[in-house]
Amino acid sequence: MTDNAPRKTLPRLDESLLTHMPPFSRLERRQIREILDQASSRRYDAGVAVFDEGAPAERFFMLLDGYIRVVRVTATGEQVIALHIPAGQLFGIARALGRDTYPATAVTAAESIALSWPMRLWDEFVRQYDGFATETYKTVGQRIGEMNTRIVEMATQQVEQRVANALLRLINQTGRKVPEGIEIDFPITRQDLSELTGTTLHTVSRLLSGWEKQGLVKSGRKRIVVCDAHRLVVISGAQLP
Amino acid sequence: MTDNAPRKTLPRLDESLLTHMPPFSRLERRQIREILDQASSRRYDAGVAVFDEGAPAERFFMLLDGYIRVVRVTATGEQVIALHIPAGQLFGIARALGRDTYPATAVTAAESIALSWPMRLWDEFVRQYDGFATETYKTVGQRIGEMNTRIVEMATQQVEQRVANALLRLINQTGRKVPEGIEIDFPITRQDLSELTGTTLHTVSRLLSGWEKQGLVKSGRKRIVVCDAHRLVVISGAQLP
DNA sequence: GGCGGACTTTGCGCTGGCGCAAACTGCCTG
DNA sequence: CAGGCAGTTTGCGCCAGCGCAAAGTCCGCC
Repeated sequence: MTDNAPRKTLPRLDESLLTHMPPFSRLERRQIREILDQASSRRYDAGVAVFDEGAPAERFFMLLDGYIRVVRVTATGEQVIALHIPAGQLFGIARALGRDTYPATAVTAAESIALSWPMRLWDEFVRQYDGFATETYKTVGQRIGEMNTRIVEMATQQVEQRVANALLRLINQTGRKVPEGIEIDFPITRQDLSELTGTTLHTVSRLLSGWEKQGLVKSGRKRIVVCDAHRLVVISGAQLP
Repeated sequence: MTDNAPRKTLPRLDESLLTHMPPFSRLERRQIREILDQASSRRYDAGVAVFDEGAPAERFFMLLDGYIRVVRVTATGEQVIALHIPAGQLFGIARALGRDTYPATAVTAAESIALSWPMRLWDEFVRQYDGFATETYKTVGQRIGEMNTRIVEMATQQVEQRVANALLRLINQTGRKVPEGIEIDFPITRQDLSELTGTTLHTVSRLLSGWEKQGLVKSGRKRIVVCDAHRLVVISGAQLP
């Protein structure tokens, strides 16, 4: 395990990085070594674009640490956040969707580290590595499900319910236990939440203030802790059986 | 080419049915024959469910004729139309998304004919038939793109713009030239349009009435003709370069 | 330590579009 | 051809949530 092979960007990557990531979990150590040897690793500051909507999809990525926000920008310049990606998932996998440009912009929501490979290796990975394709399409399926849910929510729910749902989804996917409750694990502003729910930062601010008075959440600058998820579920309008 | 093999449902299917459908277009006649021999063919009346959300995904389908509406139902019973599928596309391809249940309900928007295969053949098709996987994922990619656009629209646009966009999308995908303009090729009610755009049938009705007075559209019972797509584009808020 | 910018809060007035209700119209069925 | 139903139109009143505005708060940087 000594580091005698020169690496472009970082010391030789350790196999354990990938062994527990679903797309690679069924592979042998030797295969993971091959995969890592072809990867580039890079650190990104919070709030920078990893790639831009419409750009040629030259690489695909695996997020090792941090969070990615997938963003689309409208013709009039407004932003909409399509979804958040937690560590351990592939992203920028345009090829899996039969595209050769990225369909949206990927921005880091917090400081992040990602591996990437040239897109030409995609077909090879799919062919050679057992379970890679299957797991990838599971990810795609989940994201489709999530987008679908967003559409249904936007079409049928009130703003208050949508914001509650967005918070619940965030703590489910990216929540971290803290003494007061569950905290969203990356910096998130009122503006961000409004872009997730299709409303304005003013309305989000009012809702959060209200909930804070009732002890449902605690929030500070770029920081939100959900204290009483159960009551939030009630607000979100989920049906109880 | 004589019909001497007994078929369960219909006379022996002709190869020409599939030769021009993208997922199969790169295949040899012999392969298409194999595929057809494993298919069941069935006709559906308008408005019936081909499969239901959450049901085990036992078969996948190719729509030969007609239109499919992909629908989700909320806990409170409201319907939301996720997208429309025109003839020539695969649907019910849960397996391509790593799922074993259907993620939404498929309802025929008009009288339709579809082939179907047991889902266990999916992996075989992907493995054996060149281009099948690629074309399938292109379809998935397109649908993701469409859903994404819907989310962005719902988040940023006014009802009037959303309805205009929905109409434009419909005539693009499923439009048919008629003397007065372009008609949506299947029966569609105000209610349907409202479920597509996340509003109420009342509002849709008012908008269509208004547009009809201005000569933008002509509409009757379950029938909509767009006469002046260009002005509709302006209403939809698309940016002109 | 103080300045500036980023983020947040709050008030106020207005309006788009929803809810409700009632009437109308064309199509299908018996 | 007479209902009756499914789909559509239209009017009216109301309110959730947006736009605008202004002030307050926190953080990082010089």
